[in-house]
Amino acid sequence: MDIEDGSAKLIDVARLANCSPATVSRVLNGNPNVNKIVRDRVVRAARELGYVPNGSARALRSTRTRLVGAIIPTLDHAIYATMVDALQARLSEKDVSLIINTSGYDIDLEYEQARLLVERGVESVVLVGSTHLPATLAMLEQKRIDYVYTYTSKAMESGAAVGFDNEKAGRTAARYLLDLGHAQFGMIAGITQDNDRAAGRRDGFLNELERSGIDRATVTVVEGAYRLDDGRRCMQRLMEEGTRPTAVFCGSDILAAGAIKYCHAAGIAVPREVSIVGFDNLEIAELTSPELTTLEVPARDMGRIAADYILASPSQRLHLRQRELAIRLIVRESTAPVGR
Amino acid sequence: MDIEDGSAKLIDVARLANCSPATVSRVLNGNPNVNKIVRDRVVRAARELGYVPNGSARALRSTRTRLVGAIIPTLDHAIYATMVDALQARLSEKDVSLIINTSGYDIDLEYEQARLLVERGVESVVLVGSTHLPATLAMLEQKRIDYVYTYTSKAMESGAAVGFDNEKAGRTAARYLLDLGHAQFGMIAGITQDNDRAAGRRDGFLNELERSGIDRATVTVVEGAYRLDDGRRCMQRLMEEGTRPTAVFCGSDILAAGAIKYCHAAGIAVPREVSIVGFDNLEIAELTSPELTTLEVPARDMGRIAADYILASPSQRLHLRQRELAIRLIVRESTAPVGR
DNA sequence: GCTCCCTGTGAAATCGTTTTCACAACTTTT
DNA sequence: AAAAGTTGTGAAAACGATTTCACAGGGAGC
Repeated sequence: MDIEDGSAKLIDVARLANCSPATVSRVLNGNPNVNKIVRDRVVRAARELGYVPNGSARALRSTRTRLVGAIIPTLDHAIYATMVDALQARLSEKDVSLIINTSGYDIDLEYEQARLLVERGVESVVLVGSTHLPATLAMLEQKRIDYVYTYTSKAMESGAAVGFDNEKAGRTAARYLLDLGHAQFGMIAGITQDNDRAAGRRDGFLNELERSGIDRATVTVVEGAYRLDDGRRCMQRLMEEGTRPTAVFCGSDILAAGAIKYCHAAGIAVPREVSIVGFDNLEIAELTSPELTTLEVPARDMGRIAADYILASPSQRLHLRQRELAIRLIVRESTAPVGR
Repeated sequence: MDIEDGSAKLIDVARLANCSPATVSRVLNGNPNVNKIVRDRVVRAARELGYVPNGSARALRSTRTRLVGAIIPTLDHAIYATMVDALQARLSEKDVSLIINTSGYDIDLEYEQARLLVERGVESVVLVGSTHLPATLAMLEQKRIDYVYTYTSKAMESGAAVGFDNEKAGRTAARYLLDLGHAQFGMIAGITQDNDRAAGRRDGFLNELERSGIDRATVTVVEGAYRLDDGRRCMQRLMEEGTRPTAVFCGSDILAAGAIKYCHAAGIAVPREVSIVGFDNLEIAELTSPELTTLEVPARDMGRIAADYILASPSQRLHLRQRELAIRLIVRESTAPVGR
C-alpha cells in the first residue's frame, strides 16, 4: 500500500482523495478556494502515495519552469564558485533550481551553453561580465529570458547588472601605489581577450597612472591565466625584462600569490624591493607571506543580489536593474612606500 | 521573416518544411530513416525560424530529461567546486545539464534538495559521502533514479561509488608520521557528525596509531569547520591544552593552513617543533610557509569518472559501479623527523 | 508474377499537469 | 423576492513534443 512500483500520478491522488484532478492541482498549488476538508483529504492521499509532481508536465502546461541558468568561466576559481554558492543558496530557498554551465572563458562555447539553457526552459540566466556574442543576447531576448550580468556594473539597454566598476577598481590600485611614492610599475593582468573585467582593471590602472604623469610605455603589462604558475612565470618576465618595477598590480590574488612565490624563490624581498597588490580578496590573501594587499570583490553579495533580482516581480525589478557594489582596498603586508 | 515574436514550435517547422511534425521530430533526433532531401528542408526551416525545442514537452513525452543533479555540502570549498567543475564539463559534452544544490553538510536539507531534484526529473544524482537519510535513498530508489557516491569508496547494495578509502588515507598519514619517529600526536578533524569522510580519516589515523602501540587517550582530537580561522583556533587548543603533540594531522588543507598560521603567530616552528599534515592537496598547499605536506584527493578525476558512470549504458555500468581511486602522499616542507 | 521485406512518411494518440469554462449551491445586495 | 455575487468543484481542452501504428511504394527472393 505504501510502496508504489512506478510513481503515483496526480490522477491517482485524485482517485484516492475522491475528487477531480483539478482539485488536487489546486491544493498542490496553494489555491485558497478549496474546502478545508477536501484539502486535507488530498494532502493525506498525496503523502500516502508518495506523490511527487512531474515537473516537465507542470512546466509544459504552466510555462513556468522555476529553473535558472548560470554560465560562468569556471568553478575552479573561488571567486566564481563563491558567487554561485550564494546564488544557489538564495534561489533554493524559493524552490528555484540552478543549472550551471562553464564556458572556460570562451564566448562561443558560452553561446552553446546558453542554447542548451534556453532549450531547458530556464526563466533567467546569470552571466559573467559584459562581453558576449551578440547572438547569445539576441537569443535570450527573443525567447524573453531575462539575464543578469555579474562582476561588472556596465550599463546596458536590456538585462540587469550587479557588480562593480572594474576600471574604477584598477584606478584605486594605481592611486594607492602612487600615494606610496612608486613611479615604476608593472602589471600582471588576467587574459584580456573577450574579458571586459580583466581589460577594465588594466585600463583603469594605466589611465590613473597616466593622469599622474606616468608614461604608459614605461609600464610593462603581461597577461596570465588563473593558476599560481602563471603568476610565477609572469612575475619572472616582469623582473627580468627591462626596468624593474617597484610596484606590481595583479588581476587576481592567485596571480599575486604566484608572483610572491616567485619573488621568494628569486630572493626578491616583498615589499621592500617590490610592492604587490592583488585582486579578489580570496582566502589565500591571508596565506601568502607577506600577507597580500588586495581589492575585495563582493562575490557572495553579487550572487545573493543576482538571485534577489531574479526572484523579484517585474515591478520590483526596475529598482534593482543596476546595482553597483563597492570595492574595498584591503591593506596587508605586501605593499610599502617605495625605497623603504 | 527572421524575427519571431514568441517562439517557433515544431509544427511551424513542419509547415515550412512541408512535412509532418513526426518527420521533423525524426530529423531533430537523428533518426536515420529520413530522406536526405526532406532532412535538409527541415534543417533549413528550423534554422530559419530560430527553432529551439521545448525541453519540457520533450521530456514529458519521451521520459528522458537529460538532467542530472548534484548535492554537495558547499561550493565554497575548492575540493567540491573542482569536482563539480569536472563533472559539469564532462556532462555538457553530451548535452546533459547539471542542477546543483548545496546542503551545507545537513542531511535533512539534503533530503529536501533531493526531493526537488526528483521533481525536476533528474535521471541521476551525485552525492557526497555515504551518510544520507534512509528516506533520501528510498526516494531515489523508488523513482528509479540512480545515484553515485563520491569522496568515498564504501561498498553499497545499490548505487555506485567513485572515490577513495578515507580510513586508509588516515592510516597513511599516521604511518608516515610514525615513520618519522613521532610519538605524540594531535588531530584537527573536520566536523564528524553525519560526515563519514571526516570520521573515516580520524578513525584510520587513530587505528593505525593504536596498532603501533600509541594509546588513543594520548591523542587529542579537535574538530573544526572549513575555514582558516577554524584551523587557527583548533591548533591553539591543541598546543595549549595538555601535552603538546609533535605531529598534527588535519582533515583538510584549509585547517592545516590555519594551523600553520597559528604556529607562525605563536612563534612555534614548523616543522621543527611540530609537523603538520594536511588533506586534499589544494592549490593553497603550495602557498603556506612552510609548504604543506598533504594527501592528494583526486577531485577532478572523481567528477569526470562520476560523469562517465552516469553517461554509460546500463550494461557498461556494471564494470564501473565501484571505483576506488588512489590517494597519494605529497611530501613538502611542513613535516620532519621528530626532534630535529 | 507473387510474396516479403525494406524505406520513408503522416495521422493520431499520448505524456501528466494546469487552466478555462461552466455550473451548482449558497449568500448578500437591491 | 429577484438579481448579483461568492465559493467550491468537475469536465474537458491545452501545453509541445515523441511514439505508435498504418500504409504506400519499390526492390529482392522464390
